[in-house]
Amino acid sequence: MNYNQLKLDQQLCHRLYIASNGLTRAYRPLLDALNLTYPQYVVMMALWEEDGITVQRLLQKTAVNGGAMSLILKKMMVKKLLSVTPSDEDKRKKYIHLLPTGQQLQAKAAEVPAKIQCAFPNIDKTDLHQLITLLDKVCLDLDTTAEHES
Amino acid sequence: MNYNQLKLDQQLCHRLYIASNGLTRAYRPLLDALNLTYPQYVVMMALWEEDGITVQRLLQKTAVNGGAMSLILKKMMVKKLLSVTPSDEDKRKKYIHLLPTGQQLQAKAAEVPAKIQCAFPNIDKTDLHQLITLLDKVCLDLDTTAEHES
DNA sequence: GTAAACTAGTTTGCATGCAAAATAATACTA
DNA sequence: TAGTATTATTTTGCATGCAAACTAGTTTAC
Repeated sequence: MNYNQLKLDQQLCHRLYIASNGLTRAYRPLLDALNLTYPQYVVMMALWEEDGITVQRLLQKTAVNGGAMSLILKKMMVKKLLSVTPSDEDKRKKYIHLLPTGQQLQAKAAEVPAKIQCAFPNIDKTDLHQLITLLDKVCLDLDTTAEHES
Repeated sequence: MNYNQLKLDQQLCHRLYIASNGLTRAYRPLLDALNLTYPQYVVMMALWEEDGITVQRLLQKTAVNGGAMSLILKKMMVKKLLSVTPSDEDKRKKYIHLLPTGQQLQAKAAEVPAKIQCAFPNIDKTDLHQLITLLDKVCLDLDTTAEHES
């Protein structure tokens, strides 16, 4: 048997694995300068876009794992980037608010996207657009599959 | 300031993050049946393709982290999937060989790719091909950048 | 020929990703 | 309204990903 379907270089998942890990690794030196890890950076982007949201909404926007998010928020609270406040109407809910330190960080972070692009001279705007469109298709199927299971 | 470049839905990295994590998650139920984790599955694919290789070659092929690989190989040895043998000529090197259990697992694993494809009805062959081509471009730039740093 | 430089792998410590169980609070239902 | 199902978030335990330090063995250069 040849089992060609098991060849590594034919696996989309492996390409995604390599590209995703690699890209996150490429962010590291830039994010170190902001004293943020990659998931923390994602949380900040979500909050700069929409402040004062619940943990649940933050999970939706970032797609960060719920279990991991608890720890991440604690660490970000320690850094005075944000505050976590239980809701009055529904005590299960907690609202996340940016603190001044977190708001001010946005100006520094604004330089990150351009710096990252420099590391990818082979990827032009067309490629980028195509990639995002195709990845959205993958995500769409992932959501659909996940729905069936619940 | 609007900081449009910081919007989450414009970040390639975030799409990759979501797609990669999601796809790995989609593999989980299938790999559970083989008693493999995702990186372990990647190691097996590499060995089914090329048996008796060194740890270094395995790291190249799989792009699994070196530190993680040590633990992964230990666990796979316990499962009798493979053996790790120090080289005679160069005692630093170690060769990885499939054991019968590991070889036999290939037949079961052969069904995985088709099952995964079923979970992605929106992704046709053209999409898949384009995605892989584009992701290879990303990986190429990642390698180039990494070289500069070393 | 030996010290310095390099190579192959492992260990360490920290930060997630993940599923499942646990908490706590709210909504629904008979 | 007691009892149950549901929702929001946290905790737990395991498996990486990662950089950096470390170990052991090999190669270079002087």
